[in-house]
Amino acid sequence: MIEEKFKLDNQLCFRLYTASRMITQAYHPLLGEHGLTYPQYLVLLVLWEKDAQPVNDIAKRLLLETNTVTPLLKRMEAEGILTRTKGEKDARQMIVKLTKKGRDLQKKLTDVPEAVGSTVLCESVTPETVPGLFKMLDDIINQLKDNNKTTD
Amino acid sequence: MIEEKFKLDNQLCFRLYTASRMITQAYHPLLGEHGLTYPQYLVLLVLWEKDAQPVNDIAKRLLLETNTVTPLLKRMEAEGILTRTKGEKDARQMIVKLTKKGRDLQKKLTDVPEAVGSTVLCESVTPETVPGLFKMLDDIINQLKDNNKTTD
DNA sequence: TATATTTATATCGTTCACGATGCAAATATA
DNA sequence: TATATTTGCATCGTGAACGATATAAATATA
Repeated sequence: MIEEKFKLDNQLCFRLYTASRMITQAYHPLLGEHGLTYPQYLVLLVLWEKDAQPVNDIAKRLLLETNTVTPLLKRMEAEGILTRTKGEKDARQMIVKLTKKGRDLQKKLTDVPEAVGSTVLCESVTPETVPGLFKMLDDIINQLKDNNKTTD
Repeated sequence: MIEEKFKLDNQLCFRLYTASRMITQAYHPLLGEHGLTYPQYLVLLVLWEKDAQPVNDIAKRLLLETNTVTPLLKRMEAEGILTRTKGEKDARQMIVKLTKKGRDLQKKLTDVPEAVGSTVLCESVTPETVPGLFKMLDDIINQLKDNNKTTD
């Protein structure tokens, strides 16, 4: 007899992992139309909020490592979405700036948040319950963010 | 001025994506000790529940495609955790069976669910609130599972 | 029964994630 | 100021994810 703790249906992580993949898949056709992947879209969200950031700031904002972000940015640079230029004050930094194409993508993607948002709404996930869900996910993220650093 | 809908802090998907990655990272040192990755651990959970399943059943259970699962299973086969043998009734199927090593891993990993579970518990995520979180994630998954099929 | 379709799995190419490592610029310390 | 340390970024290798495509076996249809 399988123990309760090993049952797939009792795993929080499997649910998060699956839900994350499913929403990313929901973004896929909408972003793919404009030659973007979901992680690239996240980079755009960061740069639309604040343009001209060093790689490290972008990575920190997305809670990713630079070894994930650097190749991502290079691909986006190759697509003409952004530029990467050596920092003037600090020559180690690479400052990432949106091109006109990168800025213009915001208008083109204006319907995306709504479209994905509407597919997620259901019985238990409503404008009333989403803040509670956000709180739980934020708490998990903050808890583990610190924990993974100290125990690895 | 950036619109609310494009703010990173308003994105459900980014939270799910990050929370998923963070929990996977929490599993990493515990599983790595036994030469396992998190997706491989998921395969073990499936096979511990029911051994000797065709590739397709495992993939369906994990909501993954066979082109993700096949290489994963091959790596696990190379590690001696499981065997893959042609089905007798249906020669198209590959039946996946645990080896003794694969079965024995359950005892070795006995403390893992507890260890990870305890790192996740926090103010808003408690034994009382987890069922509600499960319900929301399950609803999102089910909603998108169907939606991604019909609209892609 | 011959042919078409479906099903189960595998192969290939691209893009993440991420640990490990390397390197040059900046900063701290001797 | 010379040396050590830290910081910012990049490179490399491995293992997922996943779209597209291929192939063989099973099933349905003509």
